[in-house]
Amino acid sequence: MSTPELSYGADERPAVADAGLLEGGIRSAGLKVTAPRLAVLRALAERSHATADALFGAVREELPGTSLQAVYGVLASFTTAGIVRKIEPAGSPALFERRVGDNHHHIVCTRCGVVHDVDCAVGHSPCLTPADALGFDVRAAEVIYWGLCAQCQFETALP
Amino acid sequence: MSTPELSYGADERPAVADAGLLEGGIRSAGLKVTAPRLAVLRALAERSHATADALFGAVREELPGTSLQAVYGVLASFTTAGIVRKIEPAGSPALFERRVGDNHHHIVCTRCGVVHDVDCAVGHSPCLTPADALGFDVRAAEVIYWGLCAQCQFETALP
DNA sequence: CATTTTGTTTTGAGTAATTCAAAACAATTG
DNA sequence: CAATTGTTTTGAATTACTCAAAACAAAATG
Repeated sequence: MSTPELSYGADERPAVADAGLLEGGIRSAGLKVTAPRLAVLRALAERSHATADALFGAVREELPGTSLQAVYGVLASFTTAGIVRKIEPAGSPALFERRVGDNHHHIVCTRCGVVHDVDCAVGHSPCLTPADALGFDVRAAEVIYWGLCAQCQFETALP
Repeated sequence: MSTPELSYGADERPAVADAGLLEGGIRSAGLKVTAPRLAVLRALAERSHATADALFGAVREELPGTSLQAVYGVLASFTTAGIVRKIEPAGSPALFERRVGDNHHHIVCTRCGVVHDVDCAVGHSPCLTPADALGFDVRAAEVIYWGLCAQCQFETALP
């Protein structure tokens, strides 16, 4: 294995997400730019909410030698660095998303598990201040709406 | 309440939570009254938020033969029957609580993990309607506040 | 009160998602 | 380009939980 350039190769730059942008994002988060990191970020660019396992599946198509643990490691570093957000809805493996820094929430279908982003309800910071914070220094409020997506409403209404 | 005694024995009635009340709660949920169920409910009466494992620890002091799987089974039946609520904060095993039916929320310390109940902000049903439900039939909204509890604020402020 | 039915618990095994640790390796720094 | 620092691979372990069959107990029934 003698690849002088970054192992993804300068000439196999993806059409989808620009390598330079991805690279810049990683670098400016203070992280080293590596092939697995680029591959994970690229896979994440194509999915709004993905599990580590789904990303692993996508990544190994592009970079076959990548291990699942590497994907976990990449996601942990991205999450810590703040360029990826991790959500953990009850009953689901963790999901990762690129949309960060805007305090948005999620709506999850209890039947099929599909997840969508929802903006903060009622104008500004709804529920962001609990009735009584009990002395806590509150840093974040996480809201998950649970319900049936349109498709599942339709399917469960069938004879 | 002169209950005919059950397998736990009339003379080992707990001082803490009245056996008759616990029994009535289980029975009126449409479930059979068994010693493991009483023990779990009693353990839960003494803890506002407990993991299955913590309950198992408490239960086996009172009823040593009880298996962990039984505790999971009991909790699943209670949760389904609606007499216990299950919450699953990110990074923690599931927690169970007796307070049900009032749509309250939780505040969790990111440092020590302590959990407290918080009432619904802004009157009733706050945040229960997302900005855009995206066609979902929303059934529940779950809010978790994350922050540092008073004790952890104090401890992290030390030299 | 004995019996049957139904539901629960035990026992034992299995799984999914994630984490840990050491060695090999690759990206950036000097 | 060598040194340093950080990342990934490899392999194993762990946590929290679920599944299934057999044994058992509570409630319903005669």
